[in-house]
Amino acid sequence: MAVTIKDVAKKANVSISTVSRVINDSKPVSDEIKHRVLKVIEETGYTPNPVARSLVMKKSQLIGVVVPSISNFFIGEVLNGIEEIGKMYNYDILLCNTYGELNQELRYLNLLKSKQVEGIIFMTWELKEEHKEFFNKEDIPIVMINRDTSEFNITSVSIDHQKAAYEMTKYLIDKGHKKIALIRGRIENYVFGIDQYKGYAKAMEENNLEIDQRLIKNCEFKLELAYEAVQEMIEDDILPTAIFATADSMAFGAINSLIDSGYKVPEDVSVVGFHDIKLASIYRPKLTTIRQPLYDIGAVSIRAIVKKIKGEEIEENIFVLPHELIERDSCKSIK
Amino acid sequence: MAVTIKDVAKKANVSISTVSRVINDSKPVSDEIKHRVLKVIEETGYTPNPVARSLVMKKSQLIGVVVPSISNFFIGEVLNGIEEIGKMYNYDILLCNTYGELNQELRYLNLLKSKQVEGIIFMTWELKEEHKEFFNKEDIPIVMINRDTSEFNITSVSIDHQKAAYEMTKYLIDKGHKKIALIRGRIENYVFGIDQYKGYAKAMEENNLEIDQRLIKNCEFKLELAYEAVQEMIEDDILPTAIFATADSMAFGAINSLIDSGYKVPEDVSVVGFHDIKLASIYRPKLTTIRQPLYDIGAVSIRAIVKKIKGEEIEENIFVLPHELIERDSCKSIK
DNA sequence: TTGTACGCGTTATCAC
DNA sequence: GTGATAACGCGTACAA
Repeated sequence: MAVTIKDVAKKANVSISTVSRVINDSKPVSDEIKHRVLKVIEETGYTPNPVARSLVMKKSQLIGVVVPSISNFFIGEVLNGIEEIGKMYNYDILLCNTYGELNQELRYLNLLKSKQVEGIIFMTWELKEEHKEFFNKEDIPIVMINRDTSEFNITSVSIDHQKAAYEMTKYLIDKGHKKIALIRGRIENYVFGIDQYKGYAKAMEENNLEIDQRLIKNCEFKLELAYEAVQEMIEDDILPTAIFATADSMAFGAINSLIDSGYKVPEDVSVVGFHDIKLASIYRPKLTTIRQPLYDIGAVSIRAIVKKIKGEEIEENIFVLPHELIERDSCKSIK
Repeated sequence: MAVTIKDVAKKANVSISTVSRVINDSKPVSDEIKHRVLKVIEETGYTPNPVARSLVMKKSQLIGVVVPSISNFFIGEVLNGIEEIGKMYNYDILLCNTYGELNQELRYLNLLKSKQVEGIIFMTWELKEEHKEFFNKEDIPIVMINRDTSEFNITSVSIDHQKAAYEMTKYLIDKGHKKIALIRGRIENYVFGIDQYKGYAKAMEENNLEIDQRLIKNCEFKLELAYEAVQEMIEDDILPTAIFATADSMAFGAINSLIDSGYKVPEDVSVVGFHDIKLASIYRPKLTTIRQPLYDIGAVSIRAIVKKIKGEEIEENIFVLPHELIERDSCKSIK
């Protein structure tokens, strides 16, 4: 049986209140007694029971994190940040994996609430009305990662997708490309597909380049769909000189599609991605892409949660972190 | 303020014990009252406070999972299994990320204990004396993943590395390869490097093939080291016809090394891996490798933990799961 | 079948 | 500066 505060009190010949005071140094205790208690704690190896503490403090020191997949590099890296910084603030992470299924998400959200978590960091592929309903109903601190929450009152953290897409498109244009395909994820449900398209379109228009709608493909972030999308371009004989995929996975789908059809990257077609997953620097050719500060996204998220828990006002509701264009070998100049 | 069991009792005109009985159906309750209580619970949206429950039951319904990295496909996939099956048994996962640092690992192990977790699933790159000490001292259920625990009394789950290595080597030999390099991870600290070597050696010897020690490299599972190891082979002019890396990441290091030096895979050199990470089927050429049932490893681990928690005897202490040789495009026959 | 009362390990509010 | 004691929300002997 674990040693409790009572045991310590008895052994040190003091009251439990005194023991409580020295472990929390909530109130002054005479040096002599303090040392005596400390010694007993040392001897017995006593550690306060966090469950009992939670009960009276009404605090669990738990933060719920719900993600659509754990075995995903993007999410894993974000989790690293959440976990590490969370521990710094003495918070533990309760992990929930939803596979992106709405039912699971809703179930976990409610589960976490009943587990008395003090805050929730939420990631999903699709933000829906049902989510918003939950967030509005509960007054528990929430932070969303990489979702567009500008239309409603939820804190979010992400990069500036429009700017990033603009920069990447501009980069391709500067390399002499005029026919540039855009392979993107979903555009509905508050994802950043629209922003990315805007950035792409802005760069194209600024340079008087025509946007060929046949080269704009929605592939739901799936490698296979990107593969097929490029196959279609090949069949339709409208293969561009450059392909901009808004996720590295889709970029690899595109590259594989090209390779499998006998094309060379970047000699025949340039391909660039978005995310800079690990694979991006392992694959040959190494992928030119946009790097997001994944670890920092996690870190900023949990910091925002902690601030909210403490009741501190946070300066901004939408955190925008810096990105970076990583130039590697999958894009060539055709000027 | 959240609604408590007391509120429900009052509103339903019964005692709290009765309410407790209906939510746990621990003892018979008359149908009429049961329905009345259920209705009140429904109306008020009452959910039992798990913290209070934990306190009295001395159970947290929490399982600690400590891993050396989250942003790792292997681990992520195992976590999926742990998480999903855990939830099935009504257990939550407390996630700890150690970066493989001993201090962090020990700290988290103790932290988890004080958090009253009911069991711990432990993954580490290196199993050390300090770990074993902890495990021996505490009587909390422990399961280790992919570590060789045959020498001491800790439950573990993994595949049969020796057999898998044997099969893969045999596969290469059957393809006509005679000079086969082995790029492996660490061999000390109860990792499976030794078993893999044994499997490799057995296959070589059975076929009267000489083992060239210059072709056995320890690369600590690191892509970069494997890259260099192959560079060395090239410089020393001892390039074999096949390379067996005991981790896909190292296989990719080897392949990149080859490609960057002008060799073709598998035309000039065949390369096979171990793990079947996602990348293995994305990379070109697609990698021939050994697939481990990652999800199942997680699932079996947590099932073992749950059994231990319940005090049920588990049949075996070392769980060995089946593996599979996945034949793809990175190996060619040279017969 | 139902209700009363106690205890789980802590913190916080009082007195002293 | 220190010590009783009442909460916190729940499960469960025990009594009725």
